[in-house]
Amino acid sequence: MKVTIKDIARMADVSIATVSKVINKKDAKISQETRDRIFKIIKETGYVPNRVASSMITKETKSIGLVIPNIANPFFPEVARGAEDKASEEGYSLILCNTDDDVAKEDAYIAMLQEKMVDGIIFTASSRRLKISESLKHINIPIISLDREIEGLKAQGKITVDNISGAYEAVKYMLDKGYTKVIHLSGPATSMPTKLRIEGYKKALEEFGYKDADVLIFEGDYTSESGYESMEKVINQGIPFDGVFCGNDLIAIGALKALKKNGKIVPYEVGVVGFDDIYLASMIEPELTTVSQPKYLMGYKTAELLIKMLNHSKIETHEEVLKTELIIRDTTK
Amino acid sequence: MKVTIKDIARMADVSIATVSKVINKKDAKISQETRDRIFKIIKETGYVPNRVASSMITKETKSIGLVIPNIANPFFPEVARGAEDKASEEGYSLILCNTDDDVAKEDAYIAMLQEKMVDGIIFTASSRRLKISESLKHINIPIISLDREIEGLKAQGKITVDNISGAYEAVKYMLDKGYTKVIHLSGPATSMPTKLRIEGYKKALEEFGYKDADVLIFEGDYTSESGYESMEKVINQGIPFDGVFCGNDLIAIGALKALKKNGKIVPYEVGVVGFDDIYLASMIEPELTTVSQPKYLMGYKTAELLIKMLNHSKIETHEEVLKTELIIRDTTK
DNA sequence: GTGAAAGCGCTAACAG
DNA sequence: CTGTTAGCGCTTTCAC
Repeated sequence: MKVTIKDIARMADVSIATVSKVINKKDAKISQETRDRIFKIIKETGYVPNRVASSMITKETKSIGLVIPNIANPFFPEVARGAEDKASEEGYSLILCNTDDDVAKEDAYIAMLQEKMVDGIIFTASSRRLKISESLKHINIPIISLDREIEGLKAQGKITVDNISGAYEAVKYMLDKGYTKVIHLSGPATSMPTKLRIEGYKKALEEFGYKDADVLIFEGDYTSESGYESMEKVINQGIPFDGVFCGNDLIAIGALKALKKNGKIVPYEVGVVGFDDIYLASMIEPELTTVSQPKYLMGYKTAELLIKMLNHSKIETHEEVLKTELIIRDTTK
Repeated sequence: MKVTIKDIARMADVSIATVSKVINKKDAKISQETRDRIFKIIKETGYVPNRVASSMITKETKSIGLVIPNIANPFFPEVARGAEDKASEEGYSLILCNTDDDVAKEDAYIAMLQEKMVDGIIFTASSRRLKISESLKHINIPIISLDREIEGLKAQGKITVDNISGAYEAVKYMLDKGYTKVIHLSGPATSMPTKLRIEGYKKALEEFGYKDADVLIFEGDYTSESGYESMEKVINQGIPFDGVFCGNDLIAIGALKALKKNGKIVPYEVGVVGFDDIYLASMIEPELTTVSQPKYLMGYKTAELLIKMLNHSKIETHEEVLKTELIIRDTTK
């Protein structure tokens, strides 16, 4: 039989109220003697306070839902780690939810998290989510959106990265370096980061006097297979290009494979730039020039913002746009 | 104000017991009419059952703790994904805990998980954990150890990989291929997988008639930096070798860098084999020959075993040893 | 300094 | 078919 606060109270010959106060450090007015006695018994019995019971009263579970597409996608582990670090610093724990970018799964997880009475949710919306769902609309716990914003969701906060300027800087750099025909291998056009990166790409081209006809975007998803296929297609169709700006590093890696297979020499004949700077980027050969996202920081900041809101119960909308950094390696001249 | 089961009962003009039955599908004997009425009101009000309250009675939280060293370590995301998939299939959720291989953090997380009344724990012990701690000894919820076993912990279950045969097969393959001086760049000698891989390495050497003096092990940790440094050291000391069996892929990647820097041609002058088959292994150049661990499956099986135990409340010890597979790529002849 | 009592939202007999 | 009742283990006034 599990030992409860009652048992401790009985054994220490005090009331359960006293034990409760001691456990929760609300023991300013409890004598040192009593305190010691209680702690001694707690240690002896191996008593573990039942936080489920206290949650009923305090109305907080000290749990946060982390809803992401897929922890096995190399972008997310660091994000998750950042979030978990901040959460645990503040006494919260994280519930991991993988949605596979599936709107139905997202809704199911959100419902589950609500039932489990999490104090808040960190949410990276599906790139397929076009509109906000009913379940999301009526949710009454704080949600911070991470990386991808959702049109229509009045998330109480938002941490994103400056995708436009990240893409812009990358393409500008390529153009500066003398690449003249820079194409873009993008992710799914429905997702917000994709849209923004496309915008940055266009902006740079425009600035260099290119016309709409020079804007060449090949949509895919954010996988290396997709990058490989897009690149093959471009080559096979004989489309002229000497620069490839990729929606993420995985696409870039796929593109690099296709380029190599087709005998195109990187970075001399073709320059390639990725996005994300997953740890892989510096381990492949040639090392990938890429736009680095502060992944750990994104997770950390998001958790920080959420917890801040939880503590101050402010309903103000907060947002922060983190900076990217162009990391120049060996796939560009 | 949040709507509770009481409100639903009042509005539907039934007792809360009836509502509870309907919510929990224990409504065999509730009239369809009543059921419909209740569901209608639930939908209208946006009522969300409070699982914290029901957990108090049912004594289960449908939560599982996942305690791993670091989700940002490329070995774990897939493991976590496997575990989360099985857990969510069965209606459980996973609480993510990163211990950084730090015994104190492990203990703190275990304590937290107990307080949160998780139904069970999936535990990958620190490679630094030499002995079982007090907190672990008295724990009374099911623990399954994943990947690394802990001496002294009577975990109720265990899912591991056959590290000995994995290492043995790899080294045997190298020897078969004509490499004659195979050294081993290992992880920390305190961790169980390290010990077992060393054992497999030795076994293969012995079988080929090598003496103790030919067993050359350089201990490091499981990072690419460690692999790089060990490899540099070996080269600088003029130790003769033509094969490098690495404790994991990260070590192998570091070793590959050092080899390249020193002008050693892989796989002709030196063969390299890794362990784990993280997705990176097939993306680097040359692609890494490595011992593949069924990472996703490990996570999935562990969750499966844990949940099975939870359902049958058997205290039998279960264990399963998963097979590795040697993936031959381009770093060996 | 300490305790009594009320109650968090829900489930599980058991009774009708 | 449905309701009554008795808690689950804990926190929090408020009284002493």
